Amino acid sequence: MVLKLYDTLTRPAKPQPFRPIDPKNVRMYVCGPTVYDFAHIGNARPVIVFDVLFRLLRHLYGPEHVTYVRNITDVDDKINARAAERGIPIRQLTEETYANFNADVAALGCLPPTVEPRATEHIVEMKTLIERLVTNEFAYVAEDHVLFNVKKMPDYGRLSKRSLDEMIAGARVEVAPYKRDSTDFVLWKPSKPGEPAWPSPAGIATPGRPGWHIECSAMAWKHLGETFDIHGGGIDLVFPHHENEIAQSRCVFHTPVMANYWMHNGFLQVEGEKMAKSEGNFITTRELLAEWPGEVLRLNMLRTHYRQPIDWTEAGMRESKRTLDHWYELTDDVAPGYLCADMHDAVSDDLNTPKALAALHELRSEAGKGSKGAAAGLKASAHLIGLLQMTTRQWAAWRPKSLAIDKAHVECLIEARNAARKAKNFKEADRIRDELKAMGIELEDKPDGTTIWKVRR
RNA sequence: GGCCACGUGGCGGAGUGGUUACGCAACGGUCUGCAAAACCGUGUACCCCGGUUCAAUUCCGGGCGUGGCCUCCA
Repeated sequence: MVLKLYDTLTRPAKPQPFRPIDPKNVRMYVCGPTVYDFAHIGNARPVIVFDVLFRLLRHLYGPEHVTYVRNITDVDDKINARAAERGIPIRQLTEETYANFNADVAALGCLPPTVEPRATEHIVEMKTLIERLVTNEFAYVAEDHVLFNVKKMPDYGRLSKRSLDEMIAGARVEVAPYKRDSTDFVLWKPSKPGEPAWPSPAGIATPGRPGWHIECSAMAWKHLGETFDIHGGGIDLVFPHHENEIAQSRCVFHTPVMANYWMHNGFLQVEGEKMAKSEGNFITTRELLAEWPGEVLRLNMLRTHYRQPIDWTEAGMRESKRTLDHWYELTDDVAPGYLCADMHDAVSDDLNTPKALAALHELRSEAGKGSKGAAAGLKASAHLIGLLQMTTRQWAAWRPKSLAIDKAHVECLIEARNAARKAKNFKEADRIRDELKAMGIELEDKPDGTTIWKVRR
């Protein structure tokens, strides 16, 4: 089956066949993190989803024929505020946060993007775009700001399906006095002393810094060109961020589109509630990674189609863990075999990972009945979406950080129990089993006489 | 207030104008000193109200519910 993708811009009834501009260089841009704090589990969703797409594109077009750009936003008012709050230099905050982000996404089994550009290293490109927008009268200077004049773009609002009239009517925010129209957005703004600042474009004397949207237009242009294939991100970015990116890029380059496929992942809730610091259910990826292997998070994310809303629950994590336990057990010492066609077709159908997982369950079932080919297929097929990347031994050895288990003590108890079993003192053997169970440890007596243990969740 | 999504069995979650999704849990069985794991087998569904149709969970309209955006939040 050919790859089909759903495009937010055209909103087709069904996902449409993907046709790259250049099959020798398939180009994808995904909005990356603003580096001011640990990534939460909602931030992890697009990272995982688009990693699956990246892997699939590499599979279809060849690893050297796919360029995946995921930016790092390291200039932003939230960053300034947080650095001030913590009393550390901005650069220290962004470097530290970036390092944490990198460690987290690696633990989630995500491949590094081809390019990870930083906003602060693309100020020149941003200024070039801004100058051109001013020259072409899509943007204007007012009180040391450069603003994009939305009225100059007739089809502004197409991505988010909003008309200018609606936006003006529904506006709830006080309009800055220097804006010509309430919907105009900032390309460049003046910096106060102490804020990050660069020499301003468009003849503005006061040093300033870029607005939020222009960085993505600049970095996409620099690394992917004027138009490219896929642009992705969370659904909350549709408006205003992506709408404004489109406006900037298309008006600068006079192109009918910025990207041919706009892909947006759905939102995430936690235990049926929206995730918010005020709700007290704000979960960072880092916290979860202390309690679960990264692949459990990854599988848990992929059990729901990327465009659907997802409810993140502890119960779901347990189920995902259990599934992987089983898969790992069946693929011990198995070399990857053939990619299952159902798997390939499901992932190719707008990343239908839940359906793909059903294909893996099918292989699991066959492998459980003793089929070596199915076990090899299970491994190869799981690899396509970045699962089963550890050895079974590594998987079995994984322990949550919070679990302070005295391994030697456990082994000692198991030995005592086996001695009791040998002496047919089953009462004592069961007492030890219960003792370990109370510690959260479950025993499994293997047919060959050995006993293994695992942590119950 | 405006715009946009989503609502499937106990739970998670695909899909479809008429035919078993799948997984977890549950229950029964095999195995086991007892368990666990594994394997075999079994059950329950499409938010509400209209409409279109021979036929709707699937299409259309309305309602209710949940969520997102309209405030530089994935």
